[in-house]
Order: sequence, then C-alpha cells, then structure tokens
Amino acid sequence: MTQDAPKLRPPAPQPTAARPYHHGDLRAALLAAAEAELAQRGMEGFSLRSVAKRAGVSHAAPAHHFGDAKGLLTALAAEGFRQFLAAQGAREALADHDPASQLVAAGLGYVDFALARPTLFRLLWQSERPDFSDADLLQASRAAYSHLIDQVADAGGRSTADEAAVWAVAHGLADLLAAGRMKSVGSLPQEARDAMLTAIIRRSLPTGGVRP
Amino acid sequence: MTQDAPKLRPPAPQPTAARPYHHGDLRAALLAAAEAELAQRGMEGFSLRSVAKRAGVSHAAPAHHFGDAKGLLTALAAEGFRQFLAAQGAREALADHDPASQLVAAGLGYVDFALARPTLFRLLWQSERPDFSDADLLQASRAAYSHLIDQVADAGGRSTADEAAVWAVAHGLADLLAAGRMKSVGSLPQEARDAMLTAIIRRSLPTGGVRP
DNA sequence: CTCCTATCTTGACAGTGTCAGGATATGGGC
DNA sequence: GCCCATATCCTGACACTGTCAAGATAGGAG
Repeated sequence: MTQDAPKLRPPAPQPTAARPYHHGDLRAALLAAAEAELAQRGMEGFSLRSVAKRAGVSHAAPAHHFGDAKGLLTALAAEGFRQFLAAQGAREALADHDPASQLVAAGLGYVDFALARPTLFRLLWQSERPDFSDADLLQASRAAYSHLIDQVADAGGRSTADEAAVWAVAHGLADLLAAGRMKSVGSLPQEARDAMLTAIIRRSLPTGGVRP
Repeated sequence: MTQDAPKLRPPAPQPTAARPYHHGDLRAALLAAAEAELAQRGMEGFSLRSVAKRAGVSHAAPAHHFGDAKGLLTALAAEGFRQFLAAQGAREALADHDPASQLVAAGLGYVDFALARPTLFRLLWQSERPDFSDADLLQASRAAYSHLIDQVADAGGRSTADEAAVWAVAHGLADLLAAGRMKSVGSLPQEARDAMLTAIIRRSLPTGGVRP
C-alpha cells in the first residue's frame, strides 16, 4: 500500500455505521453474537439466523466463515475452553503457591466459569453440536485436561482415581451450581460459598487435603 | 355399522394392526417413543413430529395429551426421575446394609442410570425444555433429592458440605462418564470401574470412608 | 338410538438450517 | 491508474420444525 490514504479501516468499522457490504471482522462478530445469543436464549433456543441478525448480516453470511451451525459452535467451544482455562488461571494467581492450594484454586475457577457462562459451560461439556474431532477444539480441550493432570500430579496424585476424584468433584459442583440445582450452596454469599467449595474440593485431594 | 362387528379392541390394539383411529394408550406410547427418539437422535436432534411418526400417529396428535413439546418432555422427565431413583435402589439392594455402603451404592446407581440413558440423564439435569415448576416433575425430583439427604444423614453427615460433597462426586462422575469424557475410568471393564467408583465416592463421605 | 365429548387428522403458518446463484468490494498484477 | 480474480456477503428457495384452527371419527352417557 502506498501512502497516507485514509484507507486503514479500523478492524471493527464503527458499530453504528451504515453497515458496509463487507463487515471487516465478521468472524469475530459472529462468535461474540453467538455467545450473547447462547447466554440470552439458552442452548436449546439457539438460532443461527438470530445470530446473523444480531451481527447485522444476512442469514446466510455465517456459512462462509463457519460452514454450518456446527462449525460456528465448534469454533465457539474452542474459544470457550481457552476462557475456561483462563478462569482457572485467574484463581490460581490469587492463591498460595503450594500445589494443593493451586489445585483447589483451579477447582474454584472451574466453578467460576460455569456460574459466569452457564450455557457456554454446557456447550463444552454436554452438547453434541460442536465437532469434538475438530483439530482446534481438540487441542483446546486437551490443554484443559492436561492442566488438571499436571496439577493433580504436583499435589501428590499418583493414580487414575486421584485424578478422577478431583475432576469429578469440581465438575459436579460446577454443573449443579450452573444449573441452579444445588441451592444449599448456590444461595450462599460469595465468600461463604468459596469457603465451602474449598473445603469440599480439599476433601477429594490425594492426600485428603493434608500436606504430606 | 350394525352389531356383531369384531369391535372389542384390546387396549393396545395389536402393534401391527391396521391402525385404528383411536390408539388406545397413546400417551404411554408417545412417552416410550420420545425416550427412544432421545436415545437415538440425542437431545438436540429431538423432534416432536418424529416422535409422533414413530408412534404411528399424525404430527399433531401429541398436542392433545401433552399440550406442546415442553409438556411431553416434562412428563418424560418426571418418569425419568422415578427410573433414576429406581436405578439407585437396585444397587442398594445388592449392597451391605450399613449406611456408608448404602450411600456408595446409591452413587453407583446414579452413574448406572447416566451410562444406560445418557440423553435422559441430560434431560433431567441440564436441559431447559422440561417445566421444572410442574407439580409432578417437582415431586419426582424432590423425591430423588430427599433420598440423597436422608442417606447422607444416615451415614453421619451433619453439614451442607457433607451433602454437597457426596452429591457433587456422584454427579460429576455420572455426567463425565455419560458424556464419554472421562475415558480413564469409562474404558475400564465393569468390575474394575465399579471398584474405582466405590473408592472415589467413599473418599467424599462425611467420615472419610471410615466407620466412626 | 342420539348426541356429547374425547381423541385424532388435515391443513396452514411462521421460523429454522442449508444450498444455489447472484451481487459487491478488495487487493494484486499490469 | 486500471482491471479482474477472489473473498465476502446477499437473495431466494427447499425441506423440516412446532403450533394453531377446523374438521373427522369413535365411545359412552342418557
């Protein structure tokens, strides 16, 4: 490109601009719209056409970027797994540095994510719509799994049972709380809830929560 | 149409009979067809018209018995919760009679149900389609919850944390195994898997699995 | 025997995902 | 500075879905 021509369009060309034919970053806009749509209308009310409308494009526009609805949800799930790991990392950064505390923190992050984005959580763990053989999604989900395995090992876990126990507790808490079923815990104020979750997760640790 | 016509139709009028105008027990037939449809096409591929076709009736026939799709799935969920409790009862009948063993057995039944009917399990715990304020469904789900609470109390649990810990472990194991995510456990032969699940659930018991 | 009511069917409508074909803008080659 | 290959996006169509309205049929009460 030559000189200072006022050409360099901002990546997102004014949200309120008279919509140009070419969106600029439609792929990202569709992913954001899809997540908003999921959060608002739920997994089962999700509609591809509605996502397109929310992004301000025609009903067939998503096809070029994602192929079909499964493709969009696959990409969204991959992004979701990365945010899922990030939520765990955020808790870990605030916790003590010993392995047990780090593992418990990851569990709290697991629950944080499920409570903050319940429908996205379901997309990751219970939906059949994403293509879990997709390379990108597979890598993202494996990264989350590896993180768990590593942390359990650091905390002294040596068996499959150790990994499964911690995973199951964190996942069960996250799923039941996200679905609003475990009201005895879900209705507690944040601090009390965190304390209770910590106690519960610690119970499942390889060493029974006691440092060796 | 006069008299001696071979009129007296059996309640379920020969599955292969030239379908009469009145089915006889369409409500039950639709529930069975719906469960089969869920098992075969999954939660997200579920179609009311397809259920009607499977039951051999017109696409609008379910409306009279269930109102709409939500109504059908609500009734199916209530039935599902009863089967869910029955699966736990089946395991309990085979277990030792001490409270801890009974509680562990209920957990194994929890997982049994999820593995045998994964989509129905999802309908009970993660779907938004049933109307969970429906009286019958509410009663069925509360019965399942009460059963858990009672068993935890019998096993020496005194706090909310005790209940939540056992529930979360059983639910997490069930959900992850039903979704095929926890392969390290799911790929074990039945006996070894049961042994591992028992060890994991026992870990979460109020007394740490040790009889007081 | 008649009629009332529950049961089931047919037909229509709006909304959905996907495909085919046409319109439009972008950037690289000249 | 111009032009066109290509990526991007739109319009229109199809089969399928859930739901509603209106009609057909059967069972049972009187």
